[in-house]
Amino acid sequence: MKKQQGQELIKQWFKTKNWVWADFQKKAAKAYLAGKSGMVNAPTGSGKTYALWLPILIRHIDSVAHPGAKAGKGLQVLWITPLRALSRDLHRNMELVCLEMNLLWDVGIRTGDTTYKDRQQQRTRMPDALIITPESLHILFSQKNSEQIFRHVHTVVIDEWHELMSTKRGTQTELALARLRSINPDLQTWGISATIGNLDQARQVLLGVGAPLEEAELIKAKSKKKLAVRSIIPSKIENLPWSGYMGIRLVDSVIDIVRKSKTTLIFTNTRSQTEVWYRTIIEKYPEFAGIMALHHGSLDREIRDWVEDALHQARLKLVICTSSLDLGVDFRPVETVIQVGSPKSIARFIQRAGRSGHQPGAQSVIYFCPTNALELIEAVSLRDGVDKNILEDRPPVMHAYDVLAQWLLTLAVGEGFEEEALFQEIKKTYAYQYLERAEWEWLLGYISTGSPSLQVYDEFKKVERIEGRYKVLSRKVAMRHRLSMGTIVSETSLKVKMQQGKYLGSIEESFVSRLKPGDVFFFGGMSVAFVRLHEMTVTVKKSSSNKGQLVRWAGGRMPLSSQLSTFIRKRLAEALENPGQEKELDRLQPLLQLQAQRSIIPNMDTLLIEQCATKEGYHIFVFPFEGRLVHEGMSILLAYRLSRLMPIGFSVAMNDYGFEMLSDRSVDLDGILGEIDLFSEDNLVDDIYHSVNATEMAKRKFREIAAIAGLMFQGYPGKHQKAKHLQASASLLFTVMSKYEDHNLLVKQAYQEVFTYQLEEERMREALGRISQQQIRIIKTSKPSPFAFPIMVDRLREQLTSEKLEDRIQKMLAQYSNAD
DNA sequence: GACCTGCTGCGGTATG
Repeated sequence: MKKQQGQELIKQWFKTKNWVWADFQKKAAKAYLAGKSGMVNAPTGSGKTYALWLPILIRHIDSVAHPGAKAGKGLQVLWITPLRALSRDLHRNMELVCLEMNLLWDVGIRTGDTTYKDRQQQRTRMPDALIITPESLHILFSQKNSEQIFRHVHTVVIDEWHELMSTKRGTQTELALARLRSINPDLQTWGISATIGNLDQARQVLLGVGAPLEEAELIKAKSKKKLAVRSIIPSKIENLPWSGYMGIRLVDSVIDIVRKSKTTLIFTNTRSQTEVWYRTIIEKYPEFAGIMALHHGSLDREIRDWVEDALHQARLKLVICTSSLDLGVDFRPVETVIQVGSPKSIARFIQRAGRSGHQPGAQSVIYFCPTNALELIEAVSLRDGVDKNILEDRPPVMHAYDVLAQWLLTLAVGEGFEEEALFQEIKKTYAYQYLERAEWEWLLGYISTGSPSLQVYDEFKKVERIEGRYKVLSRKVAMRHRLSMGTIVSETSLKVKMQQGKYLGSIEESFVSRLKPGDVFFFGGMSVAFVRLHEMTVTVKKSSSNKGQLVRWAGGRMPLSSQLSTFIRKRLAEALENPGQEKELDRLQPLLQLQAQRSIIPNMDTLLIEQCATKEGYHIFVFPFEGRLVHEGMSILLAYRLSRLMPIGFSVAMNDYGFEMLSDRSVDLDGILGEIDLFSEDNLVDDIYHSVNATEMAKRKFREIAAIAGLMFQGYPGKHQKAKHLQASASLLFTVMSKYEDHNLLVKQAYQEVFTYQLEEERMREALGRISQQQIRIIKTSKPSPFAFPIMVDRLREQLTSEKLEDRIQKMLAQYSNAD
């Protein structure tokens, strides 16, 4: 074969397919074949995978032409994907390509569901290219011959890099990349990413620090597709509740839209919400039975696969889903997408819109269905964000000591490592560029003798130092480590099974513990009755009752993004005077007028605080519009600062727009704010640190960290340890370590994670900075305003409290006896 | 004036 043969072959194949080589694909191919690294930035469905697979293939075909660089030299290309399903899809595709082109190219796959036989085969002979998840890649590094395996790898591609980057799975990927670069300094690294705000940073994280960014290509697919945002607006504002997040009131309008198109995807924010929508539609519109399905993360994989298949073959008219359908499996695009409730971020909204079908050139449409009155503002703000093409950042995870500890152990289980060389290698990753020598020493100690307070226990002595190399000799330690690799720590969940044996999915212990035999709940779109709980499995049978409980899962709580909240503040400020042509704002007028009448509508230069007294007590409502996490932090801060001025405790509640502090005594806020700056940024960290909640929050975070860092063995597969047991040991370890050690990095990390992720410290600082420039308006209201009302309702649901329960009961007793 | 809030994802028991 001659050089250039590859290009020719691919061109011919393209012709037979009647495909056109898109501009960005050409560019990517050129850069790749010139030996460069970089990133391809393209939306789903644009042929982004081919942009790299084809040039890799060309290189392969051409290289076979050179004697000495022949096939069978082992693994040369690694393709990392975040999803097993995605790996499967790609693998199938690539095998097909090779078949059609009559090519000898061995593409393999290695994920958790690869068969044991395949894995055995890979031990002795690796394929030319391997599609793999970050976790499985780490498992390969825990093999004794890992350097041998990766010796000839010249290309690594990371698919969906924007998804991985901002998680600990991304950190894992960074570490593996650094290792591969040490083995082969000429490694070419390519990322494939959807559009995010921080594309440059994404590229830097991918390449590691020290790699000059100019030398890495950024290849963008031109996609200036127009996206129209249409709101589903009720005929009367009374048809939308003031509070609530289910949105079911507008079901008739939604069904009108669904009827008009062949297939529709309804995205909701929670798993329970999909269940509610499914049930409501089936009851009101029974004709949808059989052509409608549900898809969320707690449904059994088999059911989800069925739904995805049916969607692919256009056998379903409607699928109600959570973000489980956000990425991954490429089904044929659906005709219509409806988002129910706030998508919380502009980027996510656009991503979901991208699932909708479109003729070339035509504009695609996404419908927004508000779930409460104020979300009409969000509809307009989303449109602003889409029009201005503002996208949120995905910040990479920094300083995750737990992930690093796990990695050290992985390498020690594998070939072992020499510490100075590895230290230098790790410093090249973006995540650990600021790692200090002392921290490094602590980590080495942690894996070899256990952290200082654990040194008496042998089970924490895992790694030994032999002739300068850190290695794991114990087979038990090695096996336990392989069993607990990865950074995803899930709540222990129970399987749900029909009496006949079919698995439906999973629910949480806390929900099941409230059930008695015969109790009915809704799951997977069915009404089922609880039969028994045995060995982590909940058995149920079909029920004909249409009354039953709604399953609740404890999940993540995404806050409104700061980009979106900026648009909301702007829109709100001018909503009364200048609603423009926006129908949403027009419809909202009565509510806005009521707000203005009872209180005010804050403009951009104003922070609104409302105070009112009800029979519940004295309420303070603050409206920074900064997302619920920042509000959580601010409420802790304010509660702490006020409690230093007077003996007072608060019940706090928050939503994405503001927060409430409820107490049994009135607070003279006017007077206090005249004297001290409650919203000051000074001592921010200290004040939060001193509040009761910080330790509790850190303790909860610590469970995850301890699991990743290998402090707690999660048990053998199938034989789960009780959740309570794990929680107990994590909290015990936390207490011991924080009490007896000054520099425990894992404890430090727990607090860092609380500040960074739970309280969004950086964003809170920005918000406090903004507030310091704003005029604070304190309005005394006679009744809770339309802004305040939803937060009160939320509190009744949750009952968070910063007081001790006993104190609370004492106070309530005192209150009632006074009333007598 | 009145609400059924909380996403997603991986891996694993067998020797070089």
